[in-house]
Amino acid sequence: MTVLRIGEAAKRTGVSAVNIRYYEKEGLLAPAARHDNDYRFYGEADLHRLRFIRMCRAMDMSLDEVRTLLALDGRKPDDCHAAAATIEAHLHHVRQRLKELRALEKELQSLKAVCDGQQPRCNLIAALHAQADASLPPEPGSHVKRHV
Amino acid sequence: MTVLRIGEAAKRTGVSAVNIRYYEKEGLLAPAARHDNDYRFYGEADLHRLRFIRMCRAMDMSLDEVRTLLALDGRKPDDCHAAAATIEAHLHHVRQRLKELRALEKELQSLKAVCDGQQPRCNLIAALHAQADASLPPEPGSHVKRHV
DNA sequence: TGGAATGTTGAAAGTCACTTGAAGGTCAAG
DNA sequence: CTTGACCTTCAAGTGACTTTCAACATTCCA
Repeated sequence: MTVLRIGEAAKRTGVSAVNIRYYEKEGLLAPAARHDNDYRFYGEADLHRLRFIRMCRAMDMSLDEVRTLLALDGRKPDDCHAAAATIEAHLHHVRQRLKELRALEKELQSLKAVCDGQQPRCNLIAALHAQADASLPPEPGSHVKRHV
Repeated sequence: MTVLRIGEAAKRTGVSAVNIRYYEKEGLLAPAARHDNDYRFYGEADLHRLRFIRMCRAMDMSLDEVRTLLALDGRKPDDCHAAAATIEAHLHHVRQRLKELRALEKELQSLKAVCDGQQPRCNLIAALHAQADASLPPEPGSHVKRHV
């Protein structure tokens, strides 16, 4: 059975050593076992948990969402429901963000099109300011809550 | 000429009053003019600048990028170049993020497909853990620097 | 064996772009 | 004269880290 110090665990999971300690402090990981010299050490189960967290984070979940998922047990129907709900909610969030970013890409593209950076008078800067003036007062229900 | 207190300026630009003060503190706005009662007041030029900032932020630019853009003068060729470079860099960033999110959406979709939340044994939770185990050690050059 | 390089420890501060809260001052309407 | 909406400053909180610090532990090479 593999037993690794924090640095090696970091390499194998892609979670930095400081970050691993941070997760421990935040309660996403149980306090690690220690050697005589006080160094933490990690086994396969810990690596699995770390990879799980990293995967969820790569999916842009908040640590709270990850905490929820980590606490679930596949054998309980309620937990199954909870997992499905979490994924569903998260998918919705990702799609929302995709929509915004696609609009953004278009805007930046058309902005880029007006100026190649070689002109004596810059259409881009002018266009930027014109766009600012054209922008509407905020629609009442439009503060986008992005945790990303 | 319009002269507005901070609350009204907030309404007209979509930047909250506290946020306006924050931008002033951060140097994105010059210190506002004041009435006798110490209340800040704002004219059209200020509103324009606020809308400009808001627009850039809606495009997901960092305050530093905004600062850069605000300092540019459309009549100077160097500034034109700088503006084009900023937009270009930002577009690149947005596209990178789009790519990640699209991959993410697929992953969540297939995850969702394995479980409707009604099963006695949850495939989803199992799938989540299986995926974590399957995930590769980090490719050397792969820490995504997302400021968003 | 000595000494440099590398790895680990904890705690604290910094990051970004805000948001929230506390504690008070100003002003118009009822 | 009080109520309530608005304004003021300053400090602290948010999330998910990263950076910096100072002090040990271990490993490698001559």
